[in-house]
Amino acid sequence: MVKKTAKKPASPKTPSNAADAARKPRAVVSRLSLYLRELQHVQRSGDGTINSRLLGQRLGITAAQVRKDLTNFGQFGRPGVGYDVDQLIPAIRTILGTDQAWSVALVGLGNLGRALLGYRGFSQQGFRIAAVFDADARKIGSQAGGVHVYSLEELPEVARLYTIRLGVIAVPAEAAQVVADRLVAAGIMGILNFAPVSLKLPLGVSRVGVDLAIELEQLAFSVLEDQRQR
Amino acid sequence: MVKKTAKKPASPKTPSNAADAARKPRAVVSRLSLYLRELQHVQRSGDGTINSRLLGQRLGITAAQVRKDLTNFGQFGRPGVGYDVDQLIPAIRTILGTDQAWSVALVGLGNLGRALLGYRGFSQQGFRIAAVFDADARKIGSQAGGVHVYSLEELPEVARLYTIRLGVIAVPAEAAQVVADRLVAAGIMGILNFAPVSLKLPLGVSRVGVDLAIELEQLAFSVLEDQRQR
DNA sequence: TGGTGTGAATGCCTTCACAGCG
DNA sequence: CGCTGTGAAGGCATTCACACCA
Repeated sequence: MVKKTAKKPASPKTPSNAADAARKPRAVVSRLSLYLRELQHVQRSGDGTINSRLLGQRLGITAAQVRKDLTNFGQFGRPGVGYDVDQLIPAIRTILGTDQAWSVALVGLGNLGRALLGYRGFSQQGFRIAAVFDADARKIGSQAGGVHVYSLEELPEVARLYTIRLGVIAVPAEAAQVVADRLVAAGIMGILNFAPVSLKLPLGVSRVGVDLAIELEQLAFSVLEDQRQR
Repeated sequence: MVKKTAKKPASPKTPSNAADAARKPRAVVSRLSLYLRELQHVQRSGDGTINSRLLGQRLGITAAQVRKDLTNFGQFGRPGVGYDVDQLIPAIRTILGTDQAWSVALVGLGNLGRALLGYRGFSQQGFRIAAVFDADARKIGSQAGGVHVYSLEELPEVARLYTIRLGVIAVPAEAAQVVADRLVAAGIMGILNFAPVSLKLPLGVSRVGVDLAIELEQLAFSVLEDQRQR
């Protein structure tokens, strides 16, 4: 299987911390998620095998890119054939960490919060919203989408109870930083933030931000750029 | 103001189409949106001026990066002082194209669609959801969030009526490609897609995709990577 | 023949470092 | 003196091209 052993280029520049054997570029990992999604579609359509050219084509990515990305994590393909779909899917899930189930805390039961709560895609990828938190006393104690709604006071306790490691912030901008601080205090390891603010978080807590207005801005810019070009 | 005139490096590599004077790297533009958002916060907090170090710090970006990004589009700063907030904000809006108002068509009035419809951030940044479309006959003809709900049949007509250039897809995965095709047929120039599929679009139509499950996957990966590291 | 894995080359983005200006 | 604007250097990421394998 042509497994190369250690590379030791005696590099004059790389400091090469003893422990960083596995850190991988951001861009690669985000494409991994795309591959996974597309492979699941391929699987549903019944094909057992796919090659890098086809997979890339479906995503607007070059074949070489697909292969490079995958070989970052191992050898998954068979020369002359391609990649076995049923085998590559779990491999990517393992890399991403979604082979295990993740319990998630959702904070904010407004329009967006409810939408997220009802979103099927989460459970399909191994995420379970284990608890909802809201500041509104009228909502606390009720059920929403089969999940109990708690007061923020109860966060530390509930987080421990369900081994919650991820938090989703779907509250107004003004409240987002306070909520983030409480999530961190409750031991959460990563935050998905939908509020249009840049959170200040301590080292060791991961973040992903989604700003819906920004996505539209980017789209508007692309449209204009596209028009200029022709 | 040290305005350099034309650069003509007689570059041996760059083909340099006569018309591409203004194409800018993706990464830069997406940071521009972040700057804009942050500047609006600064403005609200009353400061009239900010420098690259501070602005970057709030976003986890280096000062040099901030300056380089901005000088891509002009000279906005004053040496020894910084950037004038009230002046930089409209400048960035002009670059992004959000100095003009954009009419948007929202397709899909499920949980997510309703959340988007009620989202204040859109109008604050110059986007107006002018019409909603859904396949469900019971919803058609009603109002939602002050906006009329149309059948998809009416898309071409309504799009023309309101000069709609952008479309937002918030329908189930199975329906997304069909909806995209209809949006394109109706003359839409850009699509913001929330369905977990990779759309096939003709050249000249811009796209931005947001997959909520993928965002969580990325977060999960970061958390694991972070744990490995220590 | 068809397709992977992979060094090497290329191109893009980020960081450095500093001249110059207010 | 503080901070911008900017060439130059450095570091990543993507693409090329081809050896090798089924």
